[in-house]
Amino acid sequence: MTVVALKAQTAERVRGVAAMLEEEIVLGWLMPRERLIEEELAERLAVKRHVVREALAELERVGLVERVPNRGAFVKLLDPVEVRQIYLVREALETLAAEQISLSAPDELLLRLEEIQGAHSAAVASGDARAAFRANMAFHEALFAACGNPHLVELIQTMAQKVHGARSITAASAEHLSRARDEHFGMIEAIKAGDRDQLVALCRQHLGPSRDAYIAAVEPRFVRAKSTGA
Amino acid sequence: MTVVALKAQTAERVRGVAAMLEEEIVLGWLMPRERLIEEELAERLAVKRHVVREALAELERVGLVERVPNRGAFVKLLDPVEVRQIYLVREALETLAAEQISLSAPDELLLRLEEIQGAHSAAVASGDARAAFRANMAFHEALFAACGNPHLVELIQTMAQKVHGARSITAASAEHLSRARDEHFGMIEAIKAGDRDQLVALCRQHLGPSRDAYIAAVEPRFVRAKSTGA
DNA sequence: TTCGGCATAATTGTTGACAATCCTGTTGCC
DNA sequence: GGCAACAGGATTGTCAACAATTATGCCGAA
Repeated sequence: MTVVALKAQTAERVRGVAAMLEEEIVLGWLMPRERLIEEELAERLAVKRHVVREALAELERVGLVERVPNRGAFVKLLDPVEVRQIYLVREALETLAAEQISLSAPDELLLRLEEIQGAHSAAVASGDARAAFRANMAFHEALFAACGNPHLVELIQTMAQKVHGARSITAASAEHLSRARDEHFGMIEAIKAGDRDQLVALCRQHLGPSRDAYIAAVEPRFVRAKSTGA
Repeated sequence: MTVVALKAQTAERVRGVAAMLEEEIVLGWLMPRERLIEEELAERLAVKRHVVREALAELERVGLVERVPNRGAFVKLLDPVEVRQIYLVREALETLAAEQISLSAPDELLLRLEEIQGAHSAAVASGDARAAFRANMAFHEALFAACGNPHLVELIQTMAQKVHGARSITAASAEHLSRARDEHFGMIEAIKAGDRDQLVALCRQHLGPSRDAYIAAVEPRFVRAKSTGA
């Protein structure tokens, strides 16, 4: 318990910067098409340009930003077609995981989920979008980690990250947040009751709303853009 | 069609170096636990250290290499438990993809698959492990790309990469290579016949042998290592 | 006005030198 | 002989200057 966690090395700082930028994208602070200038970010986040550079590369791999050589990085605007494809895969992966969550000895899991959900509910009640986002991530990570296959969990997180750019629409919406809260409680109940079908069904339904909200918000623009020809 | 493809930028060179190292690992040139020294690789591959550095970071993300801060990178020795978990996920993903491959208008696909498989068969016949490996990758990429969901394809490739370190055992084995060749032809036939169940079954079976070979080869060592306590 | 070319500024890409860290073999002390 | 402290070398991590590229604004000519 020493307080000497100082001197983080580059790799960790890169993750930190990437996470920070990711949050700002999810919360709508950084909008699609917005330019991300290395030096500017470096100064704002109090790190060297080198670190920002790697963080941007990471976000590019994940699919949250786009980078063109010698021209820099932008927040990526997700194509609804892509979003649909990603959600299809997410559904398959999360269903697979939900089917493998052990329902026999879930005491520790339940405790942890309820604790996280407490934080989530509080964040929703107080309208703290950032805290809600973090608690939401933690909830899903804890839930799916219970499937026992870390590689599957990793894939689930990767795919979730990919559509984070599509979540600024729902991330601050009171309606969506409270719906998510209710569904989380439903999942906890399903685990308590040992009702696997219910759990799987809830996980699947849980994905729909934010996907649909994004597509409804963005599809018209895309159709227009394509018919306009640019 | 200008021949001016020169001046690749860092990002591409990184991919190149990573691919090179990956091949050397798969083919058993680089063995597990072997140290990967940045400067040494930089000289051998005629790139700057910086490029090697990023390539190693990438291979670490993928799971082929392990890196500890200030100590460098090693070829990762895969734990059989992990290998089993990864193959479980691979089975799910590849089944999912195989179920979505369109069997209605497969002419172009069949042509491409047969062309690639020609190369694969030739490589197997001549015992060229590297060419066989490349053709094998190309075959699976072309096959699964036909599922129409690029994000699913990406995931499949990611998971395949993860166990590349476990393939040095089968990558040069004539027995395994010819078995793979026969199974590839089987898949082509299944697509021709429009027999989806057969195609899915073949994809699933196709995964087993190399997994089992690795586990059989390595598990004893791991059991011993663990019971020995180190 | 509008267009093409040119100078300038803004930004990214690359490099090599330097600093920090860790392993190894050795010395000196108990 | 065994062990701790200590140099020396090998390797990785950090940085800031420099080079290369692209965008922008300006000017003059048709």
